Amino acid sequence: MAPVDSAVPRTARARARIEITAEILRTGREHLAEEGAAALSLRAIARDLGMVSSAVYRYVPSRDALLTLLIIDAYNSLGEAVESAEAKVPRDQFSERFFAVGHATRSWALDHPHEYALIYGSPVPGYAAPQDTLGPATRVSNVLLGILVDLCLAHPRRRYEPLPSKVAAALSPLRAEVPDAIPDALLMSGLTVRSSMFGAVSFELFGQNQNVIGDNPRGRTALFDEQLRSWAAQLGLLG
Amino acid sequence: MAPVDSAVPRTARARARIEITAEILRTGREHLAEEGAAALSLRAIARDLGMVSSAVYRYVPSRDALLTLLIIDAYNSLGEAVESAEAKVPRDQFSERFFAVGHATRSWALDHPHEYALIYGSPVPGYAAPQDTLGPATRVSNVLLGILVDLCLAHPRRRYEPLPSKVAAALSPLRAEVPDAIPDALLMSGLTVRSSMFGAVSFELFGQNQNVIGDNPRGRTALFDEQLRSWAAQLGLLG
DNA sequence: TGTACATCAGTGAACGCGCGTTCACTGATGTAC
DNA sequence: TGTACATCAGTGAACGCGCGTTCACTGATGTAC
Repeated sequence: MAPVDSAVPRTARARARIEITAEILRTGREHLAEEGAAALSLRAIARDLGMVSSAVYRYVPSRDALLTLLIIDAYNSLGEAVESAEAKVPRDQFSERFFAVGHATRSWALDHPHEYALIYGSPVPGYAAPQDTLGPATRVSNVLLGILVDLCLAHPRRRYEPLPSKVAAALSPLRAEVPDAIPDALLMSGLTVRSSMFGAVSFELFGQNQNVIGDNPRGRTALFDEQLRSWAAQLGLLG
Repeated sequence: MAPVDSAVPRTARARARIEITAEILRTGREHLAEEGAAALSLRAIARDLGMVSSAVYRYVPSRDALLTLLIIDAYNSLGEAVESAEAKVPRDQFSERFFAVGHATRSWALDHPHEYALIYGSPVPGYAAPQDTLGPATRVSNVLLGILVDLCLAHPRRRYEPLPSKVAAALSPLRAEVPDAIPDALLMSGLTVRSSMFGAVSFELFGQNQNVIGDNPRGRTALFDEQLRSWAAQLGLLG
């Protein structure tokens, strides 16, 4: 029996298939970056690749399927950026790890505004995200949770106020996925900080800060840093 | 000279013009509510009103112009909801005024998800918001600022940390619009709370809380309440 | 009050556009004997 | 190694859709004398 490596196909056809699928995705990403999700069209991608529009259907079953692939792609791209930035910080520097997450998130968003809008903006009309997107979507949250877990392990005697029971009940789906080490109140703070951080990035990206905050990129970064500090304090990462 | 009231036109034509323009807007709002901004089309509106598509152009110069009207409309609808809710609370109950703003914002968003997405979601591709939208867009912010101003007048001796100079500089456009009574640090907190609140509403509305927070509406409201409390504390409204 | 003219709402046809998707086909690549 | 058949990538035409916008037109409404 010859050694078979199914990940490295040897026929020309199979190799071409992988390459062309990748090119379709790459071109889709480019169109997304330049025009946004609404303008994404299989015909335009085919044109760019010098194919006839129907040929794309050999690789991608429909426009919606392509959109799903690009959404997963975007979540993974952001997730990777955040994970690798956070991994560079020594494990015991909790606030620095959190800042790394914040900076990586914001930088990625500024670099990929349409991809950011695709995953954190208004849902695409008529499009229902399938299960496949759920995993990649949680990568950033998982990194944040990791910091909170390590915080709890490092400070096992910290006291947290209990949450009102209705609130604790509302948290149950998350609770089921998360180590018991994290108390409800900290989980709650983490959720708030998460949506606050993405809210700040969305406001900056979607133009809600016009006439409010100056255009100077350094100033904007400084302002976001200030917000990160207040969230780090809220999470108890600074002491 | 007969008394002339330009707001109440007397010719049948002028009256019809106002009514039909209103009907076009109303139908546009309905389509927005049902299908979202991307699906908004002048032809569909004309169909709904039993007109021929070209007739709409007697009332609205283009699709983009209609979109602008609807955006202004949405900002005003939210602004009105928030203003009237906040106005019902006694002036000296700062935290209650803030809670009223939060609840009104969230309720309006849940009741008008597509209109919310139109103004706080991803920018509509190829559409540049004209100046006309800027005024209505600030109504919620102005209510929040009003609370902060009253807070400062009520507690003139509270001390706030000065902000790093870069951050203070980034705030200058807002600073120019706002009473000197509000210190930079409080302005900064207000900004953070504003984007945090909209971030939380967007996350809820855009599905980022799937598998994180339960579906029970009461639970979700309780959780948002909890967040409002933490923001009120952050603004110093509770003491 | 009556007439002549100007204004303007609404019609219907048309232009030109791009889209997603299907289908019968060709020719090249891969596989089994 | 060579042949016969199966697989599959890519073609080109077509279907059917909806859109924004323009334009010459008609007939009703409004206005000035």
